[in-house]
Amino acid sequence: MNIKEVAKRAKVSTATVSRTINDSEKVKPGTAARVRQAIEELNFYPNTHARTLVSGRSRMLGLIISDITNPFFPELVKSFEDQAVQRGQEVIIGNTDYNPKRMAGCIRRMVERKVDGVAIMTSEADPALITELTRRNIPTVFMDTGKPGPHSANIRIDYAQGIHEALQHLFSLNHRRIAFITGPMNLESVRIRRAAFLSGLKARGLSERALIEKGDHRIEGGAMAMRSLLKLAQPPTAVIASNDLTAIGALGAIHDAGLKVPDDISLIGFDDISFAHLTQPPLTTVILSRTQLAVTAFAALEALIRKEDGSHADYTIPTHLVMRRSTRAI
Amino acid sequence: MNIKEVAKRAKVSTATVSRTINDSEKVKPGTAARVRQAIEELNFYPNTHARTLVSGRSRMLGLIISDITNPFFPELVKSFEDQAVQRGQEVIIGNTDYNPKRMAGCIRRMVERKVDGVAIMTSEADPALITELTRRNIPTVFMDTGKPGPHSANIRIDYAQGIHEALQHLFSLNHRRIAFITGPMNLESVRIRRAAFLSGLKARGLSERALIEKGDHRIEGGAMAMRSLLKLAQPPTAVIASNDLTAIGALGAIHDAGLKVPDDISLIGFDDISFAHLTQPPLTTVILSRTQLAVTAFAALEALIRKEDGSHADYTIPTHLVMRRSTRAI
DNA sequence: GATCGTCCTGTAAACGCTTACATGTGTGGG
DNA sequence: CCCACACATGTAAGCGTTTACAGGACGATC
Repeated sequence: MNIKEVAKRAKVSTATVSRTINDSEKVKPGTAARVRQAIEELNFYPNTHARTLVSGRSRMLGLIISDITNPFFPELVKSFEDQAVQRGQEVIIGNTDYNPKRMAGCIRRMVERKVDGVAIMTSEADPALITELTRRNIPTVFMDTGKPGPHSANIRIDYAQGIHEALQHLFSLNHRRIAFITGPMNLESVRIRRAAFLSGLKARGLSERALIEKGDHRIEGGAMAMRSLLKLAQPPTAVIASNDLTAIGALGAIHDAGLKVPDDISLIGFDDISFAHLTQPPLTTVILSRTQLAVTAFAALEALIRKEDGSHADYTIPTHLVMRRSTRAI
Repeated sequence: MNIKEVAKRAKVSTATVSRTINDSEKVKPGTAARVRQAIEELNFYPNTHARTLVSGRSRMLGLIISDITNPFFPELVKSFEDQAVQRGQEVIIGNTDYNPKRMAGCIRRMVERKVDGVAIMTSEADPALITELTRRNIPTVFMDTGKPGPHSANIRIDYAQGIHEALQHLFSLNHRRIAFITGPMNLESVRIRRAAFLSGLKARGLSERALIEKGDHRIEGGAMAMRSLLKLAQPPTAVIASNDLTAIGALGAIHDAGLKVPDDISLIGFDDISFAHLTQPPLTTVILSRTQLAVTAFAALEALIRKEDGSHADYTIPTHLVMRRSTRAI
């Protein structure tokens, strides 16, 4: 089943069939109708690989994430795919599992499949691997880690805003002994959150009380950090976690210690993953809209692909506190 | 950058380069080494679209799911992709959003991209759409909904086993007034779970007490169903939910009513999504291994693709109760 | 009626690879 | 020394599209 058979059935040349498929305006309506009918009758779907081969455009996009199993990503993936499918693009996904070697594999796969562009939505990114893409002039969008260039754009997430709002909220609730549980410190994005926490504390004259514990952005790390915090002579009255998973771990540790959130300790997360409002109590957290991130990334990629040079290559996603029930005044 | 340039650099013909890439055994080791070096130096990646065009095999697999945002799916997707990538295959994902129209779109996309096979991992499937695949002899694997054929296999999930174990567990804990919250009744898989519940009750001589409430496999449905159950003159002492999301909704409703799990009501879920052990208390549920499902689906698909006719086309995934802390004796 | 332009349609050459078949080279047996 | 044969490599067709270019029909203009 190919374009030739359609041509034969519609009694036209393959060129006309192709033009009809591609909505070229230079086909007589009557002819186009005949072709469309033949397509219908034969149930013909054009072969995208042949199209790609000649046109050079694969209508596929790469989306690289850390781990689809991490609740941060499914929404992101979904929104990104929705955008793509709406515009007749396919997306192929790569999970790096936080592993540079796997990241290299992902990039290779994308290059082989001749994707029209790649969105790298992981917090960590190895510049050496990225060259593989830029060298081939493949449009690339980064999250936090990139430097804008002729074929790449960067999406900054304004972590500081969310952290400041969280701090302000706790402060207004009379908390003064506030702890922060970080994620892996090798991540730029984690350092930004930490720095925002410290600067917020300092702005309120609280810097000497900085309680910082290290987590790993996973549940277990949050629980461990919280246990350390609880062992302190003067435990914090409020805790901000670098992400929701960490906060969920902390929540468990607090419960296990026989304490209650928010009665004994106030707790704030970051990201607003879908389970954040299902915890007991529902978690006050900072919203980082994955939909907005996906839409922005997609738009940035499209702009890059169309080489809209006038377009800026730097975007920012805001973050905001959403109050639920894990914080309370003291 | 194409095979010709590599050929020129290695001073061989394109055929030899192709043979080297495909590990044909009939290339002299010395020549192959020269070719490989040229490939290395030029940083050449073969164009998969061209390969597909001539070989007919795209090395792409389709994976159709309901909604990546539903916590049932990410693990499934991940395991499936892992399998695929290990074997040099790409997977393209389709979200149906529980909508037959979108399912049609997914299938169309997969056909256009000439996938070598499709795994349809949704509970609902429209036979009319499926013909689109079978007509083209595209190997297809179903979950629950398919009938094995020359190009298709079916993976049955043994829901009944899990439900029976759950019931047995509650029974041994002296519960007698046990309710069941279903999902959407148009799903075969939901009807199976419900039937298993009823037959289990009957086997224990409890059939006249069957308390069945309808949910929607989402949190809100679980909460609503639970609220109805709590309004009963004689509320159940234990509840089995058709899936974990439903159980989580029920859990919230129970809490909101000022009652406690498991002290006042025992609760059992189904699926063991990753958040099931993060609820307060951790949810006793029925494990349905998504990894096992993905591995089986992939293996079934591969067998179909290779036309291993001797292979069976019917697989079963077991389900088992995992006890955590949402159940207790009365 | 010749000339020109405008539309529409057809012809055929790519795109980058695989592979059947042809060709060339070296080996051993007669 | 010649032939057969195995083995390595090259030649070229073909996969299903798109698209530059050519060609033909028709109407308008002079």
